[in-house]
Amino acid sequence: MEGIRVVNTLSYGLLTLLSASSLSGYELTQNIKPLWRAGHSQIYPLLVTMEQLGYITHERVEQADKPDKKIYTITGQGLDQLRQWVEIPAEPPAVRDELHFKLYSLWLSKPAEAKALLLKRKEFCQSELERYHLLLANNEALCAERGEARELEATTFGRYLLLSKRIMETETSIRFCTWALEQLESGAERPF
Amino acid sequence: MEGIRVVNTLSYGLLTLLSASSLSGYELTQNIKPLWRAGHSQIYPLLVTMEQLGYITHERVEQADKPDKKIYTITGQGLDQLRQWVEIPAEPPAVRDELHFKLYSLWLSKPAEAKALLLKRKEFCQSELERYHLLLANNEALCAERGEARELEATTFGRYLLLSKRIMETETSIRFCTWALEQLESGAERPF
DNA sequence: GAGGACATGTAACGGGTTACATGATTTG
DNA sequence: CAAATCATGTAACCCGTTACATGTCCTC
Repeated sequence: MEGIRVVNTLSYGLLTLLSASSLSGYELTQNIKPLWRAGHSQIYPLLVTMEQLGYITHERVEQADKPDKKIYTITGQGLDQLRQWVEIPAEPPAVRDELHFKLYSLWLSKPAEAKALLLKRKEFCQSELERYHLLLANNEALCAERGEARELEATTFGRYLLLSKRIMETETSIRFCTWALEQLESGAERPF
Repeated sequence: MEGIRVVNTLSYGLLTLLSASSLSGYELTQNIKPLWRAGHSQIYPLLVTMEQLGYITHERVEQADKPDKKIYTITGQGLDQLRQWVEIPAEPPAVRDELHFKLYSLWLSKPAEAKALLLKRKEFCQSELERYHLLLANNEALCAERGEARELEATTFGRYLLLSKRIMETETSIRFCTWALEQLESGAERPF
């Protein structure tokens, strides 16, 4: 029962981001988006708990142009926990996409509505793809900027792997939507 | 506030499966797996609620070779609800994959462990892919068996779309793992 | 001065996982 | 007779979403 897991998966996610650079709760909420869906109402209370456990510390930073913020920094203890966790095999992702049900019972809807459903998803994926490409470009700029520091290079590599994953996945979603839209009009080949 | 949503997403998922054929709670638990992650402890109580709402009915079926079961059937009211729901645009899927964090902080782990992490995921995806191909073959057999009935053809098409989606996605995951493993050994090209 | 981005929090509710609990039937 | 599959249910706890709540600072 007394597990390796200290708090929960999200807490390790926060440690992961903090292991690359110190960030505020607000910045964590923004930066975690491509990795994991989580709202600020989950993150702020979790940061308090993690600080009580000694995995992070915070420092209030006053800003002239914006409201004050709390910058969280990972501790040695937090880094140790994270190091142990990263080597444990990852759980398979939970399949949970509403579109699956809607595809399955697509025969119940009018052809125009079926088409709209797939187009909407395709457009969403296309905007996501753009965002990921921007993040990737940012990451490369950072990499070029201080290409000497060995550790920074390493975290840049992690971001590169992750963004590559998301880009490949999103491109596949777009390919699927395009193919499925074709299927709705003809009766044709399969994509594999 | 008085929404279109009657119970929750899972309940529409169950209606979706029941709109293709009547099934027991146990069978629903098995069949929903490629579409949505849900355990039997979510499904059994939900079926009771949905029956109270008049969307499904059940009939006890005695079996000689196996324990008795309750076969659930969708009602006209349930079909109406489902028809309304399928045309509402699908929510984007929630990104929630532990591997994202582990990739991001891969630099913290030993190279051998990093490799193991990706290999494990790759193997999982390969076994998933096999399962989907089997389901697809099953679906085609069903299709060939009674190729006359128009409605059955329609539900077969839905399953075909869905399985194609899962197959494309799983193949992409495998491609990613293969590519990432290569990256760990060299410093090379990106896959897009 | 209205709206938007930045910034941090709390509370209620519903969804989802794990564990507890039981029992029939078949196969090795 | 032990293990696996089929079959159905309940309960406790944790996780996640939505809504409530407040406030700064900048730009139009």
